[in-house]
Amino acid sequence: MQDFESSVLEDERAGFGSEGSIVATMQDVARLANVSIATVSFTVNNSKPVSPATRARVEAAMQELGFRRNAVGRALASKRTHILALLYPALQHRFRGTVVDFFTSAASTASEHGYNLVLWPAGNDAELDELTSTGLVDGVLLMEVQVDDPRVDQLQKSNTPFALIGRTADPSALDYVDIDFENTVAQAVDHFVGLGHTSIGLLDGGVGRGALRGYGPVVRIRQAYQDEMTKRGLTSFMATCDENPAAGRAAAPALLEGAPDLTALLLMNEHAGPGLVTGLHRLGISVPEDLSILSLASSREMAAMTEPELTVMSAPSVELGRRGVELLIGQLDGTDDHERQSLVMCAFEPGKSTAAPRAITAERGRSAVRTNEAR
Amino acid sequence: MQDFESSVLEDERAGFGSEGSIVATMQDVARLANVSIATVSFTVNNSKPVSPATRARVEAAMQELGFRRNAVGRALASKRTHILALLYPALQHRFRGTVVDFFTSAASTASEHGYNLVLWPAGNDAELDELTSTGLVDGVLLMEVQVDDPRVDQLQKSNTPFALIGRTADPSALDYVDIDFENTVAQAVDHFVGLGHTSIGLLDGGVGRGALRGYGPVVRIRQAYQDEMTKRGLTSFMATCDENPAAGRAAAPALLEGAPDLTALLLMNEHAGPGLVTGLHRLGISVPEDLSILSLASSREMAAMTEPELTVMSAPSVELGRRGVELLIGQLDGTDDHERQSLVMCAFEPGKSTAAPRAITAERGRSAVRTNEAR
DNA sequence: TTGTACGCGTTATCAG
DNA sequence: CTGATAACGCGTACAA
Repeated sequence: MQDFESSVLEDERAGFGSEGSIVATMQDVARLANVSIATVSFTVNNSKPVSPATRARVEAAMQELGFRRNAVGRALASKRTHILALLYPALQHRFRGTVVDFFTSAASTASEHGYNLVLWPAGNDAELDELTSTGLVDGVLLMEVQVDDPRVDQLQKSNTPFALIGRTADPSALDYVDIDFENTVAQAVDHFVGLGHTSIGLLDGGVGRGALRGYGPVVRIRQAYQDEMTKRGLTSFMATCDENPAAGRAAAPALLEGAPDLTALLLMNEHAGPGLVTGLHRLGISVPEDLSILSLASSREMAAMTEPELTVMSAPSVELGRRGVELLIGQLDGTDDHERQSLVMCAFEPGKSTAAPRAITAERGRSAVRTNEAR
Repeated sequence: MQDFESSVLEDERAGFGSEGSIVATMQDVARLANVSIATVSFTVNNSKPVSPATRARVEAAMQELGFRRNAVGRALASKRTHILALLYPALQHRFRGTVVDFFTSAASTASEHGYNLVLWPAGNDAELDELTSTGLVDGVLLMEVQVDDPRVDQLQKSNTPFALIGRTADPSALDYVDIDFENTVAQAVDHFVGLGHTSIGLLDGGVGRGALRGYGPVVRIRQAYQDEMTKRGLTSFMATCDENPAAGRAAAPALLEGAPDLTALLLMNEHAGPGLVTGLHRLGISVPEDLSILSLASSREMAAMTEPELTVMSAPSVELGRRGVELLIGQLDGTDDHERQSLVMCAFEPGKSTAAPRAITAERGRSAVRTNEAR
């Protein structure tokens, strides 16, 4: 009976070659190599020493049959599917462009480690519940984490391994990777101060409503900004506008009215950027001569959309995706030798939107001031 | 022995409730409901009639134990994993923003139909080979399809169900959804002609190099554009520039030199848009007064990045993701009642970048010309 | 209508 | 070093 099935299988394979979806099993390999099915398993997984001779026979058989071990059988027996879930929320807007990088980076990294990544539309509790109870995934990657994220509790309860991209309010016991907002802001302010600025504001996209309430990045940027200002004895000025160019345009007058002497602005709202620059221009404010702008946690691609091109601290999306997955896999495979928590800096990418303030420029004369080539 | 294990299981559940990852099996449900494991399966899957009485008992037991059928066991027995692979290529640039919509739309649709979507970084043949031979996925969704795509042959050979987002040169035998470039261009040209334009050009991002060689959308847009021009007896003018704002800026002079009398431009290169407008402005050409621009297969979000906001035919990313997945699932589940091939229009979204050409405006006087509110 | 029993393709334990 | 063999959780003929 077994023999009959086997021969049928091999006939089909030899016959047409069109039945590629019918693949060889360990059973087939074992038979062809004249070994037990267990031995095949040992050589495939290197789970037990195998003599060079039999290993050679087995490998030859695998080669001939084009053997690939079946993922489902393996999962059932080993209780590990090698599938990771990427739990994503609504993402109405934030960092739309860089999200693709994040997705694909996470998927590639998973792939490099022999894992697969499934996109999990995180809706209600029920869906999260299914995620943790059907045994399809080994672990979960949580993105767009809120300061107080209910999903974290739920995952902890369900005893599912998970890692965060972002942080909750108290992430001390959790595995996460996040942007190092504190040092990013520090470097950004350094840049401005180095150019001679003392009046530095912050324009952000708000901490969010509804599903995005308590959006971590903005919360942390605000805090870091204020701390930095305080530390340096500078006055802080914060404003908020919606995440679109029109809102940015509208924000320009409000900004100048609220802080007339502003010479530098940290922008934590990439989508408002183009509109903001236009709006300022209309008011006779030119960038960077009258106002320097540094876009935070955005991308060079996005920064290039404005004229002049914005100087930017670009979000490390690829790195976050990579590290997040590796963190999770480390947890699953017991490779506990790496950091459970890590922060990644945004990279400073010079554009043409920052320069010394007019006062300084005038005072020292043009030649003394070296900036990012204000035109 | 079985009884012992079972009681241990139940003790743990009752004891702490912290072991959420240990879930009940059909075995457990069957025991609690005093039925056979098969009966549980029948009621869960509605695969065989079950008397109301026993159904009630089974459902009560499931409720009590919080039963969810194990995805892996099911997959092994049924030979269907209910996992779909989304095969994506390099995507260096094209439509970065809308890709997220596509990804998430595909994932959500899959989820609605009881399927899961795994991101498959399509590298070399070997990776594609693994995809088709490990039995992890039931079907494949191919995106960024090239006119002559080797992956299609490979998938056909391996006998794997698949659907395309996009089309090959001869897609007659394939299942696909794609943008209706022909009608999109027709509508775009209609819009221009309706405003009085007769000199209409096309600026695209090129058909690609390397992995993106023979990029379908541009190929089809070019063809459709030329056909449309011919049909209307208009002269065509085509140009190409790289996909970034700087290239768009640089393209402005070349454009005017190559076609000095141009009054309208179809833009199939969203990333060049902002730079193009700026570049034109520098040359004293204002949009839309001197040159109307209509951005094709882009997004409103992207269009809003320029000043003035571009009028756009927005890519139906969400719809493509949805239909692609449904097409594939239809194939898998044998619901052959829907179209195997379908085209989706881009939606016309008025911005402020198109108006009647100056000649017409002057001739008829301002009041006679109704456009999208040229400022 | 319900139960029995086998098979899906692997892993892992335990002998030899 | 290698081979039997028992799980793993579910679907499904076949039998009752």
